[in-house]
Amino acid sequence: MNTPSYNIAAVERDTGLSKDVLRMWERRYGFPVPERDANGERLYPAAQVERLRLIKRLMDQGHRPGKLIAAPAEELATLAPRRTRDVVAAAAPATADDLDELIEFIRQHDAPGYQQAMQQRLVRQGLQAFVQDTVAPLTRQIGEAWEDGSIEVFEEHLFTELTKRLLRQAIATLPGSRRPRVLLTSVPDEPHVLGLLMVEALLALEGAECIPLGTQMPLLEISRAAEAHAADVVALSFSVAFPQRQIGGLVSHLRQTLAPETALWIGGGGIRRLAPQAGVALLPELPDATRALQQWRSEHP
Amino acid sequence: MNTPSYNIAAVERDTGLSKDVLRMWERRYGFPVPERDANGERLYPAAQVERLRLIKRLMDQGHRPGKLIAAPAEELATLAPRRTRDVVAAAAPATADDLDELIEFIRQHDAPGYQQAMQQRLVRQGLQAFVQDTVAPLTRQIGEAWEDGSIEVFEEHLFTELTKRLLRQAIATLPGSRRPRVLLTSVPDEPHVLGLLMVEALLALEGAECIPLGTQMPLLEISRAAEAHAADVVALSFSVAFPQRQIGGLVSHLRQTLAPETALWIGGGGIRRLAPQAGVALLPELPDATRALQQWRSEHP
DNA sequence: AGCGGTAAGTTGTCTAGGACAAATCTGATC
DNA sequence: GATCAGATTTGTCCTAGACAACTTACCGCT
Repeated sequence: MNTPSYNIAAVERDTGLSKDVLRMWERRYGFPVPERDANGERLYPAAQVERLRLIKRLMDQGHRPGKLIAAPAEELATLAPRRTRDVVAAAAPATADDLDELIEFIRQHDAPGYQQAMQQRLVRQGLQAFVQDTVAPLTRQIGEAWEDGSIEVFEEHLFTELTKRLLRQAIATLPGSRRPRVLLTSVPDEPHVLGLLMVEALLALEGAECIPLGTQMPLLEISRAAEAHAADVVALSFSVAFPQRQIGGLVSHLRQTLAPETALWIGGGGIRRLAPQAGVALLPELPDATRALQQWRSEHP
Repeated sequence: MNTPSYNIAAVERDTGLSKDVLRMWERRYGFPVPERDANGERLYPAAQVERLRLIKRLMDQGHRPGKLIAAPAEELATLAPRRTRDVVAAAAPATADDLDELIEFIRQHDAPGYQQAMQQRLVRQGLQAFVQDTVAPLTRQIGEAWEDGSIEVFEEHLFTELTKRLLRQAIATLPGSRRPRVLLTSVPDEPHVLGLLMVEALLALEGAECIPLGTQMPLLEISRAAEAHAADVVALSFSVAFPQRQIGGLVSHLRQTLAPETALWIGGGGIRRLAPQAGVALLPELPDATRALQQWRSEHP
């Protein structure tokens, strides 16, 4: 295992810190201090990139960069996750115990074992309970484990990939041909699809016609797609990782370009602090999706 | 349908043109010329964003920005795609005819029809032929249709999402427990997963143990995952859309951090012009994956 | 006429430091 | 203990210059 150097674009890719931020930190805090190549361009040693990744992860947990960068290396390693009030409140009611078994499969990198255990639960609980009582809390726990560093990035990726497959497989068996016609997608820079799949499963169970467009649709395309498919509802998902401040603007922007008769449903962990808007339904919890569906149907007989 | 304004970050998100490029074009070519808000920050009218999206698409087809920006609006609309020699050569042997029916379903936004037709083909052809003779050429044709503007972004998204589901469903039925253990993923900024799924299907058919990690794994995490899973092979996919110039550096970077006994296979439409590297297997076509697998097995009895 | 090599033009990305608004923390007051 | 104003922190935007990598155009040679 060698230690090659990263240019600033590579560091942005691998850490998620923008070039602007990397240069700003260097100017303000004196870290990172990359070397320079023959052209005076920054070259980051692998060790600094590694430290930046750690700092980024702790930042995502609520720590502030100024403190983190000042702290010595040993201190960073021992830093506990620092949750916001909202997250703590949401985390508390998780029915943890029997989910640990599932997480243990992921920690052991035992993909077949995980798939089999999940499949069993799906058959035993039925799709609705499986989504609400297994997949949703499990996803939350994985998120927490990722935050406190007890799970690796690639373990989280494996979990996501395997769980996606399970949900899609389950959804494929459902017909879904009644109104409303629901278009499911996410905005650019929001790649998380698990939440959308969970909602799709619940809606498809109620017979709704779901049109899954995957993630990261440009806003204008969402409007076009809604028109082309004559969608009754556009459902968007924002994960907790999505920059909170952008959501409000994005949503009102989309609401303006969307036909007024098309409903707009917004869900996911990212919307807890979002202010209500006219013409936009906020669905912070999974059961809200089922409720919104029933309400839509009662209003469109 | 209103016409709200976009700030520079929103334009970057929706067009894929970086902030640097947007400012540079304004400086050099005098387009776009956004308005300014009270703070002197750029505000792009929707019409300019629309034009930028068109220009970006034509650029992806090989046109040069200088000409496009100088051209009047009407001319842009009539501009034909301009392919490179490589792409033309690759496109020619596509067995087009009976695939048109499938594409027509997508154009009609008929998701159930498409799924049913594909399912039929899968059963009739068997998975291997289905992947090589249906999914692969179909993906190529969709890519071409996207290039010449005869298909909308959201139609391409729908195609991708539905096809992903089909392939994953098919893969789920395969056991796959023999060596080599193959870790499938892509690098950051490479979100295309269809190619990986096609390879996974072919490898799983041969009984190989596939570990799908989804897309966009940071390079360091790929090495860690390979170690944790004791992977024999790491398989990466680069789509045609991935910036060609970055691939060589990324791959040699990864080769350095990866254990020497771990094989590194690189595939996808993006690698056609890539120079060979020591310790890296290039698999430009799908059948190459099956071949590489057989070779690996003959070398590791 | 075709081929190879050099020159000129084009284009994206990097650099620097300055400015400011939004978010967060701190401390004082009710 | 709660609420509000002020101070601090932090990210993103701004301008403008430089240069390397790529493409195209041209010229001379076989």
